[in-house]
Amino acid sequence: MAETSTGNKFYITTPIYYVNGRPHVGHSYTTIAADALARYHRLRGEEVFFVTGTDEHATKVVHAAQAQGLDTREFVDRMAASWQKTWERMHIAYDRFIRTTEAAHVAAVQRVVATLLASGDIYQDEYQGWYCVPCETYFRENELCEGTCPDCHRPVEQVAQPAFFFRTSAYSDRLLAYFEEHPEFIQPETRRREVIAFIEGGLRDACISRQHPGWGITMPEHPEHSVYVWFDALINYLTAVGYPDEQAPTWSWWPPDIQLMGKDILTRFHATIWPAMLMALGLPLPHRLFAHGYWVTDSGDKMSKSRGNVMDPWEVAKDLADLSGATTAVAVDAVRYFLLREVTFGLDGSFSMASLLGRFNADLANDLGNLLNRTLPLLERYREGIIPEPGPGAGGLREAIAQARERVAACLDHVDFRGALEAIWELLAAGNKFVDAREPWRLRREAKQVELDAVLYDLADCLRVVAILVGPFMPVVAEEIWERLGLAGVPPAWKDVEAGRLPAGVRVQVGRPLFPRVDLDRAWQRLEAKQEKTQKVAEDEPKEVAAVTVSYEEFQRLDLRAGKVLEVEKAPGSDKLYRLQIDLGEETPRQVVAGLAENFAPEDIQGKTVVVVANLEPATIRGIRSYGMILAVGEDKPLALVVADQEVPAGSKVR
RNA sequence: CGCGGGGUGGAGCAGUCCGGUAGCUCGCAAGGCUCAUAACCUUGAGGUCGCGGGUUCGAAUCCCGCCCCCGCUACCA
Repeated sequence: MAETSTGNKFYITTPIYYVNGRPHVGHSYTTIAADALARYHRLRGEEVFFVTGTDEHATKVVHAAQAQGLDTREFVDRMAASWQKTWERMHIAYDRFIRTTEAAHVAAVQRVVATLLASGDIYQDEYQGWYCVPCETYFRENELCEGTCPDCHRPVEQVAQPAFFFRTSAYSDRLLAYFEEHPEFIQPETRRREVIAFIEGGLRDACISRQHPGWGITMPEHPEHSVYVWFDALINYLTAVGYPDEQAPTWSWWPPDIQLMGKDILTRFHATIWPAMLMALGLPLPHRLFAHGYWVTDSGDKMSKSRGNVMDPWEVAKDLADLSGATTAVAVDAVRYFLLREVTFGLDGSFSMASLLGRFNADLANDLGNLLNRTLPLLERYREGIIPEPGPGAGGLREAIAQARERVAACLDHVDFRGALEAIWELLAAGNKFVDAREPWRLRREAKQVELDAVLYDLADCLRVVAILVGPFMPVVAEEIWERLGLAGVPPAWKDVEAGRLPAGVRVQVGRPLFPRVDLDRAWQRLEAKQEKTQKVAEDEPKEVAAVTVSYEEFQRLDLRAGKVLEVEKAPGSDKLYRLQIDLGEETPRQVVAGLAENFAPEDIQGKTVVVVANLEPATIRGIRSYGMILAVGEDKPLALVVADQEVPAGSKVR
């Protein structure tokens, strides 16, 4: 039987992920870390509630659905299912998958808003500033990027409209006092200091409504407004345990014992607005917020979609399985191991196939796999695969096992996955040393049967402990080792992390190596060949086409026209912007603002016949009205202008 | 004076808060063993801890100044 519950409960969350995106290393990292912690606490016999889910509101979701020709509802259903599929593949055992479009969540959000409206923590005012329609985000003047949305670089609108605000500013002092009293609340320590500095710099009240509802939760009593997605999203942690029904059996989980997230969403959201919201609601705060770091590529670049260098852990695992010959499930566990072992949780780390393969060979194949694969055949050959009685002299690894147990527990209590894994690997090293020191083959030759029994028993016993300890990180691997030791059907439990608890008489199975060593030279050849192939495919068909297609009708909605550039002048107060006057065959030239100044001299543009998006929504950029957009070529900087290669009348249609 | 992170043997990192012989993994070299996936075990080579100054009996660790790299803009955790 599993260890009796200590009566402790453990509520752990990840952020809910935005449905539009596809999962990559970052999301997986948070979720795998949460899963490992959840599994560890279950192993300790605690009642665990592990929640993850999807964030499904915002107008951008509607657009994404349209782009795929789907009903929004159908689109989010599909995307949520795809996230669930990913977690299944990555061996994530969550207890609750929450979606923000669930009726329960909508009700919870409306209850929060109504409560805070009544208490005055949410108030109506007028919002003045810049607004990016597609992003549904407000910006201050100094946040704009060349007068455009800093996120999507599309034009922003100046707006002054009624909106609802959450009185974050009123909570600055209480938040700071709380952080003071609860130094463990925000981790790691550097992040905590960052948050404190951020709050001491002054909090603004957060605008938590949007006027064009689209796809979102309606503000109670103000149906013309919807709740801003971030405010909506944070509440999921409450919804998941039954809020607002405080009689619900699940409500006893509240508050979370730990909430994991990437460092980018700690400061502004999870460590300020979120605790302030809870204070306003009069609810206990989570015990700990833990922000982890970013994964960068081995060349030091941050992984991002726009750079096209993101790693999908599932794809990585499949590659690893392919290169090594391990099963895909084992390869998934290896990726989990890598992510939690390679880098101290909380710091940034670099992800590369080279370091993954390095760890796979050095740690998994050579240390863990090898110990398993030298122990089992010894048992098979010398003892017909039956675990012998320990007998006198057994217990040679008792110390090492006890040490590993204490260190794993201590490290995981501090969310130090790396330290915990290092401790387990020290036990493995002790096991490998033990074989060399005790030389079972020599004992066999010299017919020292009792001593041989003791050594073989200790080795198998050590592996049994390793299987338990490694389970939170590599659940499939742990189960496989468990079964090979003949323990199928026996539930692993923390109390069995102790020397001498392996039952004698069970039958082991040798089996194929779990982690077949990767031949690095061959691996590189194959990876390079694969890369060339994908590059070729990418050249054959522009990559964006595969992702999102637009219908012909949608294309036709763009009014593209040829226009002759009459004037070019630097926009005052800007390094990057030109103000252009363009003849589109209309009564007066069009004024267009374009970010070309860093890469083109005025004379490069003057007199050219360029392509203009003539029906682009007008925008004011750095105080200058812009009535169109010029097409240019270039990933992030304009490298070349799109021009007509023949003389054409100004205003000619481009099609 | 924008903010933050970092500069430690060939590579990647720990140690820096609470000064006291510089540590880990990988790689490299030699040896051992033969149960094992050329894996495992032992030993070794390799560092004036970015630069300069200061405090101290003693500094990678504290103080001052300087240099260099990287984020903070990329709808991404």
